[in-house]
Amino acid sequence: MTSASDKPVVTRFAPSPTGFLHIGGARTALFNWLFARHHGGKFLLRIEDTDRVRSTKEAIDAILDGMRWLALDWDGHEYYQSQFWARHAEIAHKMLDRGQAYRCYMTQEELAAQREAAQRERRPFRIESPWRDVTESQGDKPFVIRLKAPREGETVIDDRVQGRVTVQNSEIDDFVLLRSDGTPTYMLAVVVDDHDMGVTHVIRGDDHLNNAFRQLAIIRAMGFPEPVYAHVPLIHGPDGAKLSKRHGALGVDAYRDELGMLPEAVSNYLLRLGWGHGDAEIISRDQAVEWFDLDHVGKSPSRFDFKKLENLNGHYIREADDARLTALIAPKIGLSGKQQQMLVRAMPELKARAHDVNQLADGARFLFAERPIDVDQAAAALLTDEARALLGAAHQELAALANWDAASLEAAIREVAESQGAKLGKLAQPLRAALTGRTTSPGIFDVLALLGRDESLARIADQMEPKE
RNA sequence: GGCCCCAUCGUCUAGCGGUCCAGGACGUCGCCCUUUCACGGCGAAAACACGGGUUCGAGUCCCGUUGGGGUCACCA
Repeated sequence: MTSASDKPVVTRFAPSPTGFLHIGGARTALFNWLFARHHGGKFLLRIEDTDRVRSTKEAIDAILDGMRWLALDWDGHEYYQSQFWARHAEIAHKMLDRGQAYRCYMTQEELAAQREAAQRERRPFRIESPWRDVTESQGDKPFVIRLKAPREGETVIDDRVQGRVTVQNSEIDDFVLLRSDGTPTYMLAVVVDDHDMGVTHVIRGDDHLNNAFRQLAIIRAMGFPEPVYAHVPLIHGPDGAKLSKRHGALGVDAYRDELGMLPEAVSNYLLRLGWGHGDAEIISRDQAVEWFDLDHVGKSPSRFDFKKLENLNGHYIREADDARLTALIAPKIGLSGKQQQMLVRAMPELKARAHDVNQLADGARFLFAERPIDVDQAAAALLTDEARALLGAAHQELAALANWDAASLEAAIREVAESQGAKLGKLAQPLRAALTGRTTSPGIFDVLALLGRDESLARIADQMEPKE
């Protein structure tokens, strides 16, 4: 057998740098990474910058940045496909010499004419080059090198995810290996690079399944060892259509910067999208490495569910270290070092209420608001004359309080409420409005403790007189 | 349209012929906890697309129908 499955595992992620690292690519990278780590193999990164026009430095940086954020470390340096053009051309010419490829001198016009004819006669278009069996060079005329694809028989791929897939060889056309400018096409470059890099397992999007048959034709022509293929179903939007910009097909940087997601949440979500392990939902990276396999990757596309991601993110925020979360939101609301210390102390109360980092920042704002603080409409409605009277009583009691800690504060506030013949809520809600400017916040005693005596008393006093 | 693939609650999934009147999670709806909002706890509604086979027995195997997706470049 030429099967590569008994050799040390080598996987790769091969994005084309024409944009950010999108969420589907991130999952492909994750699966490759997980598979390699699970088997103690190598995970390589190759930038497919064959398309010089569309490839940009910014896109490359965005991809590397995204992978680092998701903690998908690759082994060795990253490879750049454009560096291997000479090698690609060498292989193309080798195939030419062996009669497995040919120089095709067809013009764009001739090609278009064939395509139109096929359309007119309502039959599938497949290139029919008159040069397929011509071996002599035609001098200076521009040409491309095409694969002389087999026309008889069939090709079978034992895909680790999709199962046994068979295609008639007559379906495979004489696609271009080397362009007229001497650069390789994707189809050639992938095969040569994967071979040269020793890739044993090709794990990628299902949209490449059809390509696998074309690539296999090159591999067999060259006598390269055949990699194990695993074509993972694509991620669809909530409406079932291919994930697009208006869905969640944002770059992972947007999940971090705009949506306020934690990398472990994104990673966990992506892992569970298309793969499962019994009832497990919350899966650590270590656990994932131990459990991950290709056998449990589903065969059908899955829809992106933002609600579930958000829920997972809330879970990981609650688990996250307070100092780390503080560092994450401090720049968003511009905090001094001292304020950050306060934020760290408030974090346990704050993080239980947030599903993303933006909500976390938003929930923290009241702590650092300048007096007199803004009171939103719903909170202002709470500050009735009756409520102000209660606030006055509370202010008096609190001003005389010896110890400013949550327990003492609770006892004091309860006492005030009782002496005024009011339920706790009657006092707590106006107090919340005065202290935070909102109707929802962390526990009121914690808020008092966090804000401190002076600030708390001042904020209460600010609301004791009616506003005009 | 040709070729290829797919099909369990709204969504992600468990299930690899009998232990499934189908389990978990998100979401939804109730209840509890409670000063608010969350968190947490408890509970409910909710699925094997349809039709044929195979088998003592099918969500699990086969075929078809329907539906969905992918792909058909000198792009990757």
